[in-house]
Amino acid sequence: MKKRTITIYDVAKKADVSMATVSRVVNGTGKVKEATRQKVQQIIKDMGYHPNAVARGLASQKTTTIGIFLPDLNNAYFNELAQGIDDVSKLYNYNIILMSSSISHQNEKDVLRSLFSQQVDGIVYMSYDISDEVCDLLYEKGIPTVLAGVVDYKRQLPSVNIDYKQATYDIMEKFAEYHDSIALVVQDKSTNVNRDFRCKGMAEAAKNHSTVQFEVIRAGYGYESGLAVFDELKAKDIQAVLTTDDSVAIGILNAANDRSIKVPEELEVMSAMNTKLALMARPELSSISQPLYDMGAVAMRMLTKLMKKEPVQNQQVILPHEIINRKSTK
Amino acid sequence: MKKRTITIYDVAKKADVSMATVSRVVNGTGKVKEATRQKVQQIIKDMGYHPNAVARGLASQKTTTIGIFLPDLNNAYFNELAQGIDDVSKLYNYNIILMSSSISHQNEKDVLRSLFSQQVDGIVYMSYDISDEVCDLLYEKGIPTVLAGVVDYKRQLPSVNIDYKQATYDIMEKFAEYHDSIALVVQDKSTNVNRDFRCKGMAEAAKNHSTVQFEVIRAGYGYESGLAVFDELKAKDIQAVLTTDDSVAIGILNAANDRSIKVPEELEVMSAMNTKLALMARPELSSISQPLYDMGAVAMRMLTKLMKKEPVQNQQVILPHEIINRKSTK
DNA sequence: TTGTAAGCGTTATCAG
DNA sequence: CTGATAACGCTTACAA
Repeated sequence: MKKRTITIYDVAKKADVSMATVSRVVNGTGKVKEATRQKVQQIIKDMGYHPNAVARGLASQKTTTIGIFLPDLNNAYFNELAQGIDDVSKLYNYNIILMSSSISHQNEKDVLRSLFSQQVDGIVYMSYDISDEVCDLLYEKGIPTVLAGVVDYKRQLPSVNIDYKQATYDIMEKFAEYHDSIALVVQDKSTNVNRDFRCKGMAEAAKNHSTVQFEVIRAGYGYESGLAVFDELKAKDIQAVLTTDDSVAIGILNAANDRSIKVPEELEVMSAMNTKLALMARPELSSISQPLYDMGAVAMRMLTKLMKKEPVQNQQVILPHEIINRKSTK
Repeated sequence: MKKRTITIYDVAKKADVSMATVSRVVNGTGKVKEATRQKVQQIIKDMGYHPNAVARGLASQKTTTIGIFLPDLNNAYFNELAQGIDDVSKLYNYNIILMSSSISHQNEKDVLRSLFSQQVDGIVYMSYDISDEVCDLLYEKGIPTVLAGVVDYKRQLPSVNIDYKQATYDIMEKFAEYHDSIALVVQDKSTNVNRDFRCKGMAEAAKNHSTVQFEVIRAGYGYESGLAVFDELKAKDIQAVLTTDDSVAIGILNAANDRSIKVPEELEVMSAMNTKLALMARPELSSISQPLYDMGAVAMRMLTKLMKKEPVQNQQVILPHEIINRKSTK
C-alpha cells in the first residue's frame, strides 16, 4: 500500500483552486466565496485530507503545542495539576508535549532545551522547586512560561500558587494551642523555595509560642519516606506534624497505626496537598487544601493569554487555600 | 531584544562551510574531517545554536515524537504505565505528545487523528478498552502502534498485557474454596474487552463450583464508586470480592471499615492493579500484581523496534502476573 | 475573492 | 570529504 500522504496541493488540484484557497478554508482565515468553501470542504472530506501540523508549524512559526515540565509522571500532586492544565489546553486546542525530568535529575536544563527545540509556544513548569539557573534560562528564552505550584524568589516568572507561608503559619498556630512539640516535615532537596516559605511560616508561629518546641524534619519523597520518618517523630516526642506530601503523611499514619499509636489522640497529622489520596487514608487525612486542579487550569489559562500577547494584570496569582479538618487531627 | 533564531545557515556562514556540513556534524551522519567537525562544533556552542525539531521533522519525515494516548491523566494505573513508557522513551530519545481523551469521551477518533496530524512516529495506546473502530483507524493509518493494558479481539495490533482471564480464574478458584458467594466488580462501560476476559475467567471457575454463587457487579470508576458499591455487596451477602481498580477496592475497604465490618474476616477484598495505592490502604490491599511499569516499558521498547522496522517476533506480549496476598484477604 | 510565489529550517541526493 | 540544491507541506504577503 502506497499511502502517499495527501497534501494541500492534492486537494487544491482536485478542487481546481489554489493551495492558498484551500489553506484559507482549512484555517477559516480570509474571505472565501461560500460556494468554493463548500466545494473544497467536500473534497477535503472525500480525500480524507488532514493538515500536517509539522509543516504548518514551520511555516507559521507556531506549533499550537505547549510543553509541560514536571519531575514525576506518577505522582498524585503533579497529576492533579496536569489534569487542570490538560483540560484547559483542550479548550484552546493546544497540544501537550510532556517532559519529565524523572530520570535526569541533574540536567533539567537539557530537558528544557529539548522543549525549546521542539518549538513549543509556551511552557508550564511544575516542580518541587526551581533553581535560579532554570529561571534564567526560561526567562532569557522569552517563551511564555507559567510556573504552577512553585515560586521563584526573583519573582520574575508568572506563577500560580497558594500562600505557602500563611498556610503553614495557620496550621502551626493551631497546633501550638494544644501541643508543646510540633514538627514540620519537609522534603530534603538542596534548594526548595516552597520549603523555605513553609519554614518561614513555622518560624513566625514559633515567635508567638516560646514554650513550644518546633522541629523541622527532613525526609525523602513518597510513602516509604513517611514510614521511615515515623521513628524520628516518636524519638522527638512529637505530638503534631505537618507534612508537605500526602504520601508521606499516609506513611506516618500507617506507621502509627501499625504500632498502635492513636491518631489523632496521640499524634495529629496534617498534610499540605490534599490530593485524592487524603480521602482514601484511614483515618482520613486532614490537609491544607491546595486547589491543584484549579491551579493547573489557571496557569494554563494565563499561559494562553501570554501566548496571545494579551495583557495579564496579575502575573503572580495566589489562589485561596483551605484547611480541611478530617480525622487525622482533633 | 531581537531574538532572531539562529539557524543552521548562520552557523554554516560563520564556520565558512556549507549547511550540509553543519547538518552532518549535528547529526553525526556521513564523513566530516575531524578538523572541520571541531570547528563547527565550537561555533555551534559559541552561537548557542539548537536545531529546530519542527524543520527537521518536516525535512526528514520523522519527528522522533511518539503519541501516548490515555483516558485519564490523574489515575494511578495509567500513570504507572506512562512512567514506564516515559523512562524508556528517554533512553531512545523520543519525545512524548500526550493525548488524553478525558474531556472528549465521545470522540476518541478525533483525538487520534489529531495525533496523526502531529506526525508522531508511533503511538502507545492505553485505555480501559478499545473499540473496533479505533482499532481499525490505528491499523489503517499504518503508524506503528502498541497497545498497553488492553487487547483487541481481532488481535491485529501489537500489545502488552497480562493474562486477565487466567488471573481472574486463579482468584476465583481460591475464593471458591472458602466461600459460597463471590463477586467480581467490573467497570461499567459498553464495550470493555478486558472486562470480558475477566468475566470469562470467572465463568470458567464457576463451572468447577456449582454450589457457589458468582456475581458480576457493575460499578463506575474510582474511589467513590467503591464506596457506593459496598451496599450492593452486603445486600447480596458477598464474602469475597475481586475488583479491577485499586481505588474501587479501597472504597470497599473503607466502607467496610466505616461500618465495622472486618476485612478479611467477614469480607475478602482483592484488586487487580496493584498500583502503589495498594500499600497505602489499611488493611493493605491484596492484589493481582500487574507489572504496570514493566508493561509500559516493554510496550515502548517494542514500539521503538516497530518504528525502526526491526522484526518483532512476538507482537502479543503477555507478561507474568502474581497474586500478592496482603492483609485484605485470608 | 483568488492565485502566485517566497519563505520557514532542515535533511538528503547528487555531483564534485 | 564537501557543497549546491531540491524537497518537506504549509502560511502569508503581495498581486491580480
